[in-house]
Amino acid sequence: MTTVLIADDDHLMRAGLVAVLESDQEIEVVGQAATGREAVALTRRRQPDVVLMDVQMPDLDGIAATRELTGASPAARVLILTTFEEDDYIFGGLRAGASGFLLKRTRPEELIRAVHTIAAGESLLSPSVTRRVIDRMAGHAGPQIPADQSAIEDLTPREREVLEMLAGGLSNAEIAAALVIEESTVKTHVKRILMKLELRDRVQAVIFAYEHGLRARRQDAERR
Amino acid sequence: MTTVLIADDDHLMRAGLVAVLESDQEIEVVGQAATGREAVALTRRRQPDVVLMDVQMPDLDGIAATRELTGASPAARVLILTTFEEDDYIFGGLRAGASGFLLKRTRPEELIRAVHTIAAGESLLSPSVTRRVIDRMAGHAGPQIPADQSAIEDLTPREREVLEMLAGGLSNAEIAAALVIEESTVKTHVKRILMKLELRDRVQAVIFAYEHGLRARRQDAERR
DNA sequence: TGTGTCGTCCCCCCAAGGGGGGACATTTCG
DNA sequence: CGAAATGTCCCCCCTTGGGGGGACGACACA
Repeated sequence: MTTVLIADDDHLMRAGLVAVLESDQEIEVVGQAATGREAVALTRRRQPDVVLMDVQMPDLDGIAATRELTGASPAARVLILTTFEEDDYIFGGLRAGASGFLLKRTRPEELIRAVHTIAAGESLLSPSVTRRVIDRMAGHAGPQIPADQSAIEDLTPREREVLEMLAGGLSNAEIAAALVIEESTVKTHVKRILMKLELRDRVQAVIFAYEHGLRARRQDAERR
Repeated sequence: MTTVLIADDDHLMRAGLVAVLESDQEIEVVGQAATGREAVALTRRRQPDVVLMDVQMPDLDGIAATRELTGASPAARVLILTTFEEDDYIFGGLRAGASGFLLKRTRPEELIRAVHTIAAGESLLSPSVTRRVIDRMAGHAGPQIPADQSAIEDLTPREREVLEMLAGGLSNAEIAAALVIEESTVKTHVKRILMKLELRDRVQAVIFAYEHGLRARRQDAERR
């Protein structure tokens, strides 16, 4: 049995969703919310397998609610449901931790399948959304992944930290200053990073960091 | 009627695919290829709506074949079909211009639906693949729109070219070799790039390139 | 208690990169 | 036509970065 929570500010839409979902023997709607806050609160109490989340809602929109949910209870799997194919929604939602993104014009059977898919831990997007995501990826994702995500775990926490700063564009001296250690120590860390990841120089390390989604949390990484 | 071309080096697999696809009244298999080159050649002649492309093939793999196809005839829509969920395959394939990515363990009905979806101009990914794509996006889709795309246009075409290679991890010497010019010239270009973009060193240039979605088209950018 | 990992720091050396110029041929364009 | 932009190449000089070591204290784990 898959439990679902519905979050949508439109009564009719909620009724429709309930009707569709309950038509499937293996789905049970365990709660309904009309605002983002309600959705967050109810999810915490009911612990549904899947949250069907509308984007436009008063008080806290679906994206923000998703962010809260996935931050608080990572087990929650959110399927965002919306009328519009807005890029902001799509990328915002996915970055907020949503597992899927469906347009409301999706047919009932699709929706049911989607819920099961999400509940199973997989992800899914509407076809037209997929197109956009792929385009975006192709745009600024590098060529093939360096293939060895393995090596990243060889790095010690400190080394990872240095790698992130390095990927933020900082020089060895700047990293040293920021971490309050000697530059020679930074050089040692960099040396080991390059060795472990089998990279030639810091430039390739930056690329590696980007390709693997590592990113500096910088507010620095400034122009000169 | 949707026309499909099948590219797979495995006879049995081809037979299976044909059987499945032809079970649908609206799909017609108009060609079969056992190698990447064959796939490219046949696609050019038969002009199928959709190309079902295996990744592992002798002579020219599915990714490379897809790249050629989409480069030459942008109308071709490629659905990559593979047994493995390798990141290299997935991202390589999508960047090569594929419209979708399915695992071979997909059920027959799914495959048929997928072909129709692709033929309709939409895109689609296997659920587990979708997961990876989303993760990747979330990981390094930056704080959208870097806001200052301005300076990029100050670069001359040549400078842009050098910047891309630089962002591919190449050293000045390697860039010189690739462009068949002197290293001193490359240094001049790099110098001007840094000046125009107000960056300190090549590391920051790499970051700039990534943040602005510029990427090298290389096949090199190798480890040491 | 020893062995290992981690983080810190040091040395020397040399290659690579970047800053400051200048020069010259082609092409573009007003 | 003359000026500006572009791409090519050169010089000198100095800073940065990377490679090869070695060392030592803190802590964990067996």
